[in-house]
Amino acid sequence: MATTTTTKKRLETGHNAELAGIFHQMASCYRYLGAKQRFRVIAYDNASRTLNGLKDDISTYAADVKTLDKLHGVGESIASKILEYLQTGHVATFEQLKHRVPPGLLPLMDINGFGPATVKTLHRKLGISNQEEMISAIESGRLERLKGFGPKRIDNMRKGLKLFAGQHARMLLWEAMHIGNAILKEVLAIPGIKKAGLAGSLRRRKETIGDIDIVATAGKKDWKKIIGQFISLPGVERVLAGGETKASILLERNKAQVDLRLVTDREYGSALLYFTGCREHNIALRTWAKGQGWKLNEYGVFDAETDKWLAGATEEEIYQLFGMHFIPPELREERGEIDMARKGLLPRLIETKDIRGDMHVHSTWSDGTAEISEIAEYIRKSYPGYEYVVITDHSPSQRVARGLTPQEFGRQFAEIDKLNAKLGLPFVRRGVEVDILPDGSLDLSDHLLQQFDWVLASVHSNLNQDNTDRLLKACENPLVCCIGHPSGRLIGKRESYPVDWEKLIAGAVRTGTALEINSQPERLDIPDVVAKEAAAKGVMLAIGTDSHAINQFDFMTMGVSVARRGWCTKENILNTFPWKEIERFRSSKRSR
DNA sequence: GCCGTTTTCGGCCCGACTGTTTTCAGTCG
Repeated sequence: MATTTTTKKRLETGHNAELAGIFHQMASCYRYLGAKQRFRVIAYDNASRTLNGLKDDISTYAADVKTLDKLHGVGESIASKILEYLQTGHVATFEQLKHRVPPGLLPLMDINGFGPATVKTLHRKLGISNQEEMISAIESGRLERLKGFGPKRIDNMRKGLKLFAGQHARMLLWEAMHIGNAILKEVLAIPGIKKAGLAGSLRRRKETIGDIDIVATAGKKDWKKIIGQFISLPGVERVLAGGETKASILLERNKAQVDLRLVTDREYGSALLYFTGCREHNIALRTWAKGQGWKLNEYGVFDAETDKWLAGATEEEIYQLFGMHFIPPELREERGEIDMARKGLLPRLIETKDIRGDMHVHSTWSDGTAEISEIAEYIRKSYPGYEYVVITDHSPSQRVARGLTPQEFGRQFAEIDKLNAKLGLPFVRRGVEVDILPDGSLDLSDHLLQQFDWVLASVHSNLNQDNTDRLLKACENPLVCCIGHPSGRLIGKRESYPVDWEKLIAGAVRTGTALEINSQPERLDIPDVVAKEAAAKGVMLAIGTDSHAINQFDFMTMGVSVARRGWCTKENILNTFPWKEIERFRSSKRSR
């Protein structure tokens, strides 16, 4: 039974996702059943969100009833349903709810343009009870006879269904940044715009982005014209909304949705704060402000009694009024940041400029597309703050990635030495990404591993097993400096293999092994929540781009974002230090 | 159904846009 296997911890596991899905559907049921249930809807939605955000499998929390109750949004009733699910595989209340709400209607309520009222009306009047029937009812024109269903509304529903069928997935942070910056530039060029900035999950640097939010200031007289220009920018596929103060467009590129919100100068800070979120952070901040006698909304901070405007032009002045430290957007996830900001205890987060070198780069020796000399030259030109780059090509078992034999590594060393001699400084470091074999041993001999400046050990095979012991065994090897992409996930494509993070973090601390923050946009591995815990426990982290081409070194900003979302200072990140310190880190492990 | 620097009861963020309505309900973020 699931509860007896609680030692198997996973990231974003089946348990969490499935249970979150059940609670989300239960929320939809209650939404359908009417306004009287609206607070129950909120409760189940909150519980669903909490489950989706968990670092470890829910069964690890369920081992003890108290830890389950500590989870935000989980009270007595929901806790008992979680236990029931873990023991029986289902939730009886949900099974009963399905008798009162046709189950086929639940997914419909997740579609743009379909709320509970609409779905209910169509079920009652036309007997529609699933998505297929909805589509055929719309196409056959049966909706047009109904009161309240005009042509525009029906058209909107049709578009919602089409969009949903396309399942436009969330964008990776990297591509969202590019689209966001490009569109921001165009917004800034619209006459009348004074200031504009990205908000939302993009500003918080979340690993995936749903839509792109932009907040801008302009004189009110210009608003109408600005909205008009915004919705007719080149590359706009469809206008989703276009009101007096905000507009929403769908771009051809990536089918990305972009929302623009116009405000006045003195509202800019409060609007930025509001539209940066996250939702839970906003609610917590507003609720706290309310308790202090203020009202916070996107127009500013107001005295709750007199409604007098007190602050709002900048985020800084709002935090100052609240007596808080400025909360960097990456921390606004309702993970204790408000409390820490009030106490003035927020960490001073690492910045990209603190980085002194790239810890994970592939060359043409294995599966990279650039020569080592090319890499060195490019980095020295483009990243003047860098003092080193570690070439980490693959070991022999990675045949598809043209892993190097011991002899080839010998020749690579000679090339690196020659290049460094030419440069007049040891800029290029001998590294390796050595495979951790299924039994936890390494793909290269200790004799060879000793000759590297940096040994990164990664799992590339047998991805479906629990890999905790395998990773721990690699940590135990004194020659391994760092574990590469520890979770093995590919965002949106492949979940993490099971890892007991607590055990791995403890193992990394015990053995003096670093964990990688891999900056590849679809990896971002370790994930931010794990980075936070690892850093808090004293694990050193090493950020690498895992570059396979000359244009990938900028991925470093992605890795830094993960570190920032993990509350890391530069002291937590190995490659903010000069190489001498990295050598010290390596030899201190070897001499243990 | 959850929660507490005001609370174990009585709240639960708060405002904009749309379509179809003659004043607002539904939906969204």
